[in-house]
Amino acid sequence: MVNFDQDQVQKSKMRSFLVQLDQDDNNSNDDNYNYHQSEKKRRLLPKQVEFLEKSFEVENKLEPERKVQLAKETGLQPRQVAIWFQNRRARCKTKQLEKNYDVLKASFDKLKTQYDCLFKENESLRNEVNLVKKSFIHYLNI
DNA sequence: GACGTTACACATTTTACATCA
DNA sequence: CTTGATGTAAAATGTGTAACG
Repeated sequence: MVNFDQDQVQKSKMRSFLVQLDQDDNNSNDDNYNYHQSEKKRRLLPKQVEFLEKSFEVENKLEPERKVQLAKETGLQPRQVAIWFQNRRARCKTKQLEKNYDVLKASFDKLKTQYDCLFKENESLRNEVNLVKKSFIHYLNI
């Protein structure tokens, strides 16, 4: 777990970094996106996300070396890179889970309709048998 | 074996942003 | 057009734990 003082240091570094970032390019991009971000939290720049995303495609885990490298390339704190990867893995996992659920449900539904079909068939066959039985009994009684 | 350390998974909180009445 | 309510995705935090020296 992270040492408290270090964390504080990181936070203030982070803030000044964002302020600087804001000053650097608070014109050049998607008006909506990052023009709120000084002195507060974040929302990574599209460029940064793109970078991380590509790297994630290659390998969804982070060796320390690559973390530092990515941090340099994106201008983020290494810690932010690590967190981004953690969250990204989590997103990936839930997405995969949803996919698995969908295929499972699809095969369940298929099986269920087969079952229903067989159930009905069985029912009508039983009815048929009963009819035959009845008429046979009737025949015997006469 | 008990201890610190590190990295992670997972749950949860906090925030930015979109949508809409 | 604006404004507040509400929802959602993403960044960050917190907690527990496994691996390692």
